[in-house]
Amino acid sequence: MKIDKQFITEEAKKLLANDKVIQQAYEEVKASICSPIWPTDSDIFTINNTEKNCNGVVPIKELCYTMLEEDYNWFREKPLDVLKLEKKKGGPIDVYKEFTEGNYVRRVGLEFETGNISSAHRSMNKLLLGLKYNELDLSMILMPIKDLAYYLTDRVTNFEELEPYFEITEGQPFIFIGFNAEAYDPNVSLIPKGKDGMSKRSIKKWKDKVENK
Amino acid sequence: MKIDKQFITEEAKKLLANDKVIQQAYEEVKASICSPIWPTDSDIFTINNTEKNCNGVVPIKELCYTMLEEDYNWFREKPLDVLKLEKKKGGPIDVYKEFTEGNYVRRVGLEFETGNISSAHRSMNKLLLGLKYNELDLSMILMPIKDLAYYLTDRVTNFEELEPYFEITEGQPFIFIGFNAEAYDPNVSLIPKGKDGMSKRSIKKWKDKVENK
DNA sequence: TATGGATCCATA
DNA sequence: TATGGATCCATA
Repeated sequence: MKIDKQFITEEAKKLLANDKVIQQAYEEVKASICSPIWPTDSDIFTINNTEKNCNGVVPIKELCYTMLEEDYNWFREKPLDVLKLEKKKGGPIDVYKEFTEGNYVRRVGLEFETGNISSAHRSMNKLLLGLKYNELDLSMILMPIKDLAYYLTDRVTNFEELEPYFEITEGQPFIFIGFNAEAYDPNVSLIPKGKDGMSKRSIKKWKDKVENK
Repeated sequence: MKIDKQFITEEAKKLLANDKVIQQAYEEVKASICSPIWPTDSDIFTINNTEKNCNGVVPIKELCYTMLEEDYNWFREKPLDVLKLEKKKGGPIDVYKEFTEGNYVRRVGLEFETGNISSAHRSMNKLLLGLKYNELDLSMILMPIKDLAYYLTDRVTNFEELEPYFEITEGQPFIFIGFNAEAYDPNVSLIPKGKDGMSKRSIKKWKDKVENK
């Protein structure tokens, strides 16, 4: 996979310019989002472009999550205190990592969005809550660009469709990344939809990390 | 239908206290959201509570829209300039009315939310854009409360699930209204799902109003 | 093609 | 039961 579009808020730009720990987080995410390949024995990600909406989405994220968890020690499903403890309502953040250098801690929240475009609004709003309540220092959303989304499940999140709403995050450190396949080819296998695409790999959850302390 | 829960931001409270035109808008919306009945020959809204998620949602909104359009002259599908003209991307607001008293104009945007809960986040974000760009003076979202949503299509918007995110609208005039059925009864007819529930009534669109000028 | 929506799934 | 998601529909 490759990165094709990006939007970085002013606050995130300042962080990237001045904070080595945040730079590292950004590099880890960029390396991870570029890691998915298709088909599984290829070096690049090639999407079947036989017809509109012909591919499922679930397996796309797999290698990105694996690299974040296995190579870089990010955790999945991190609850926010504001939702879990204070409001007692609402689910966790998709991916999360605390970067520490001595006493210095930077906390980064990430959502890999391949759900319905409306779901990306919830992700954005949740990450905004995390920033507002000072539980996150940087938020990121990963999503396909429109060209790629055309061949995925109908109405999945795509960079261009969320773009008009990026400014809702104004004043906060936020990075939006749009990724694309390296190639389009009607002869590669289709990415399965529905149950067929569900992976069995167990994920590295924040909950388990905390409970094992 | 009846109103069961409400959240009104401080800015909206000030408007309601001081602005007769905004008061009128609020009264019109309250009357309209209370107008849906079920079954169609009843005086009240009774929901079939045979089992979880047994009813569809489409017909629920019908009478509310009708009253807003026919009795109170609201319009459907009002585009925002910021989306349509400036960003050239993104759809219209569900319901809209301009209240004028001489030179005084107040513009109210409304979303009747029975889509997936994630869709309510998009509605909220869109209304926020309208307020931020000074194209709206008040925004409102209507949605079922959790008790009612339990018997509607799985994962429809419900007041309680959006509630943790209400504060995203902080500093803006916003009203959230949660409605409930007057009665629950396993013997009333089920609200149909899917195509069966689609009404053929043509709606009063903002576009048509503007083009007929 | 673009966009809001409606519906049901998977998992904890 | 609660929650994020995946999928397909309807309409312009």
